[in-house]
Amino acid sequence: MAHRPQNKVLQETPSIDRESFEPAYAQLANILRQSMAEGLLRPGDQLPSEAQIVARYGVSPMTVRRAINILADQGVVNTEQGRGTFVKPVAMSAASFQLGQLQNLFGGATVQVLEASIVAADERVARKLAVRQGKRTIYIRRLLWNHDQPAFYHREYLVYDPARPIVEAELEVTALQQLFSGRSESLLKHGDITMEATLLDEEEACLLQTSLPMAAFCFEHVFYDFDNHPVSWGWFIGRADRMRFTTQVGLLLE
Amino acid sequence: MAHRPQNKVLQETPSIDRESFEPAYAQLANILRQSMAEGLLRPGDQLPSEAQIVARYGVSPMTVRRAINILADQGVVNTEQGRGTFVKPVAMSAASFQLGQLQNLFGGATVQVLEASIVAADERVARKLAVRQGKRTIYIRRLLWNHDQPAFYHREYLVYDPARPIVEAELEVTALQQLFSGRSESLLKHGDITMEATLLDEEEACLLQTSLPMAAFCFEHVFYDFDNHPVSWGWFIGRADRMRFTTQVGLLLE
DNA sequence: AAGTGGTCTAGACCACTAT
DNA sequence: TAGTGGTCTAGACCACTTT
Repeated sequence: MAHRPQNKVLQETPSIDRESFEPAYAQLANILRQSMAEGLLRPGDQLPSEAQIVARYGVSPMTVRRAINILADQGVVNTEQGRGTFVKPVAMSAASFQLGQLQNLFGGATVQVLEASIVAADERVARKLAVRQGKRTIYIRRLLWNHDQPAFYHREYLVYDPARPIVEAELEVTALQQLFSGRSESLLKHGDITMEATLLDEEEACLLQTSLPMAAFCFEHVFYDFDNHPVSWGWFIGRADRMRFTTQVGLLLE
Repeated sequence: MAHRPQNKVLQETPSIDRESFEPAYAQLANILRQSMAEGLLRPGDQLPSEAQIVARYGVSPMTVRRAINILADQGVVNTEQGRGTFVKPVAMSAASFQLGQLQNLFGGATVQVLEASIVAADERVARKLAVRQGKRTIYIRRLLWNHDQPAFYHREYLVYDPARPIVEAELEVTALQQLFSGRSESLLKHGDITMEATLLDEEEACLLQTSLPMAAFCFEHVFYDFDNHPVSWGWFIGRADRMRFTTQVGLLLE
């Protein structure tokens, strides 16, 4: 019988340090991840069975399952009931980009309110905010500054309803950062966010102090209250040359 | 003593159906999520303690922890040891965009090889692929077609090394799709991926059959083998008007 | 039938926070 | 000191796949 990958892993890996501050399940997940990083386990290979791992490392089944669940959540292995657990190949499609990477642009920004007015909802606004056409809405235009440079141009329509405290809160200049970082005790239940690449128009380029043509990222958002009514529709536009998203696929280090 | 949010949750929620196909931990996570969706638990509120949940729903502590871990992983609650578990406010920065959303563009695409040649590495290529300047590399230009429309223009430099099977595999026209969807038994260990918004240049616009100026998404990638040597550097460019990323923050439905 | 992953129990002990 | 979350055990039973 040939040496199968599982056996190498069981034989050539360190044991779990019960004195460590690091939980056993995390150590075990790292041992398995390390085995993949070293090539002991290659894409497609089957991991040792849970029973084997229990015996080899002297931990309980629940601890093994937790370690494997972590790897499965991270997308590096694939569990199939009745068959086994297998190493996933690297796939570019697994890449995910976090908006929070732009924290340096949103986070410490100062907010300049360019306009705050009450306007009647046109067809488009009425549809997005689920109100009747002609209903009064609050329209706000803001410029977010960071390091003395304009980072984002933000336009937003808010449902106008004196009974909704969210509207008052939104007018505060700090509200935007709270919305981004989630520090507010907000009355929002959830939101839909869309990312697009666009060209700046003349007004946007002027405010963002650049020349045309210029590529830009546009983040459109709709936020809903606890009755599932939209309360805010708006979009952030920022110069593409000051933004990039990076991520990794496959084995994460550590 | 006032009715605190926890009590409402404990009193006004359904019990766990032990006959259901849905595991107890998933049911419990949904019950808690539903409590937030209904406003029984608002951002900042403390969840019932694990001991209370154990008593109320008649499940073991491990099952409760698993349910809460799921909510914590999804970013809707926040656990603090010694203090409790709390509902997180909605934060736009929590948005994450999955490259896999473009599966319709990458997935069923047919690949047209425009060029495949051997070129000497210039300074930039040598740096990205960690080889000496002047070393021979393989340069490939491809056009990905989808529904009879050009979807992506892809350029890629590969380390030229007859001992590396990856190079041969990459030349196959199907390799790109495999890379994206991860079906191949690849020899790649991990990759770095960067997303930017750019303007198309003339050549790109021509190949993608559009006019200037046009915004575009650019996905740059570097893939590494199991020795942590880069083997591939390239980038996909696609028209922005045919791509958008959407996601949600806060409470996910179901 | 044997082996695999998936769920769950009923506790235990620990670390941390508040009072 | 009491209450909280965090970890872990040593099994049990189940559903599924392979032989």
